[in-house]
Amino acid sequence: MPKRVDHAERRDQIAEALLRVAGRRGLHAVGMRDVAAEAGVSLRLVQYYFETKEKLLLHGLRHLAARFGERVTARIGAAGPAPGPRERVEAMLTAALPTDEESRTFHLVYTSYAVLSVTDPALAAQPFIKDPDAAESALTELLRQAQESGLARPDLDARLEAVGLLALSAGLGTSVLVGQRTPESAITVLTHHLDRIFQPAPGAQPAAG
Amino acid sequence: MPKRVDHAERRDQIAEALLRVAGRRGLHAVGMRDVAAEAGVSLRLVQYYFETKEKLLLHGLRHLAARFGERVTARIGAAGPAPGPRERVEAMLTAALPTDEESRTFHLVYTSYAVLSVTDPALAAQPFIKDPDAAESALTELLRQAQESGLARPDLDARLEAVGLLALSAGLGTSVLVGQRTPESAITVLTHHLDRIFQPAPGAQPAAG
DNA sequence: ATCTTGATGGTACAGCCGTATCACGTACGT
DNA sequence: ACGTACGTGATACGGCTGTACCATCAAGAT
Repeated sequence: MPKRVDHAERRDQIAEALLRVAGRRGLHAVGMRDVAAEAGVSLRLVQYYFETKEKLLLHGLRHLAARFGERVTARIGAAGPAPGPRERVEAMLTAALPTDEESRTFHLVYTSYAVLSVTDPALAAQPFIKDPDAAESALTELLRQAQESGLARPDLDARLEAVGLLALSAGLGTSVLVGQRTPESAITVLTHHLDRIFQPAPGAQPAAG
Repeated sequence: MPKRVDHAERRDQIAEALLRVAGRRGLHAVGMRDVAAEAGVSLRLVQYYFETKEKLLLHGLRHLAARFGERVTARIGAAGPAPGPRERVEAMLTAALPTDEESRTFHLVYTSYAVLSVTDPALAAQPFIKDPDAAESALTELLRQAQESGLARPDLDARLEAVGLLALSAGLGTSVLVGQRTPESAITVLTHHLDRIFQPAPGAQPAAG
C-alpha cells in the first residue's frame, strides 16, 4: 500500500478547510470543489474521505463544536490561575460573541447550521441541540455554585437565568454579526445582566462553603 | 394592451409564495421555479416582475418585515382596548417567538436572510438592520413610558434593557426553532425577565403623569 | 383596421453542482 | 517478486440553476 494516512487527521484538515471557506463566503455557498481547493487537495480526495457532502457537513458541525469547546476551555484558563464562577460564566458567554475572526466565523457557521437543521432532515436536531443542552447544564451548575458561595443572588432560579443568559448571548452575537451592534456594546449589555445576577445576598458574607 | 395588472400587488403575491416555500424548505433551497409553481404562475412571470433573483429576495425581505410589523400591530390591538406599556412590550417580544406556523416561518426566513446578509454584498446590512433598529427605539420608548408611569423600575437604563430584551427574544426564538426548547418555556423565561423590569418603584404609587 | 405595447408562455443555453467511473502508482503482506 | 489493497488523479455525467431569447395574445391608440 502507499503511505498509510491517518484518516481522522485528514478528515479534520478538510473539515477545517470547510469551516474557513464557510466563514468567508457563507455555508450556503460552499461546494465540494471549494473545500478541496481550500484544503489544497483534489476534489476526489474530499469524496474519498467523506463519501457524500452530507457527511462532510455533519463532520464539519462536530468539528466546529469541538473547536468551540476548546476555545471556551482556553478562555477560562486565560481568566486566571483559579477563576471564580463569574469569570467562568463570562468566559463561556463572551466566547460565543463575534469579537474576533475566529468567533465571527464560529457564530456565522453555527447559525447557518442551525438554519439548515430546521428544514434538512439530515442535520437532524438530535446532534445539533446536544451541545447547547450541555452548555445550559454547565452554566446552570456554575450559577448554583455562585449562589452557594454567596456570590450570586440566592432568590434566582439558576436554570432560568442560565437559559436567559445563553439566549441573550446568542441574540447579541447575531446582532453583532449583521453589523447592527458593536462587540463592545454587546459586552456592555451582557455585563450589565451579569451584574444583576452576581450580587451578594443582602447581609451575607461571601463565605466559602 | 391586455388586462392591465397592478404590478405592486402581483409582486406581493409572488413574494408571499417565496416566503411560503422558504418557510417549508429553507431559504437556501428556494429556486425561481419553486416560487413560480407555488404562486401558480409561470417561471417567465417571476422573471417579468422581478428581473433577477437578487431583486426577488430583496423584495421578499421587505415584504416579510412589513408583514411582521402588521402582526405586531394586530397583537397589540388584540391585547385589549387600551393596552398598557407592559402589554405592548409583551406583544412585541412574543410576536417574534415561533409559537405558530406564521411566526415559525417568519423567524426561520428572517434568520436565513440575516445569515445571507453577512456574506452576500447584495443583501447589504443597510436595509437589513433598519427594522431591528426601529424595534429597538420603539421598545426603548415603551420602557421609558413605563418608568414615567411608575410601572417599571426607574433605576434601569431603558435602552440597555430594550437591547437585552430584543436579543433575548431572538435567541429564545432560535432555540425554539431548532427544537431545543418549547415555546412555553421560552415564554416563561421572557415573562420572568419582564417581571424584573416591570416592578413599581419602591413606595411609589402608579400615578399617571 | 392597423399599429403599438403590456403581459404571458415556452424553451434554450451556459454553468455549476454532487456524484460516479476509470486509471494509475505505490508500498506492504506473503 | 508479486499481487492486492490503499491513496490519488482526471474526467465524465445527469440534473438543476438563473437568465435570455423568441413568440403570441390582447387591448387601447391612431
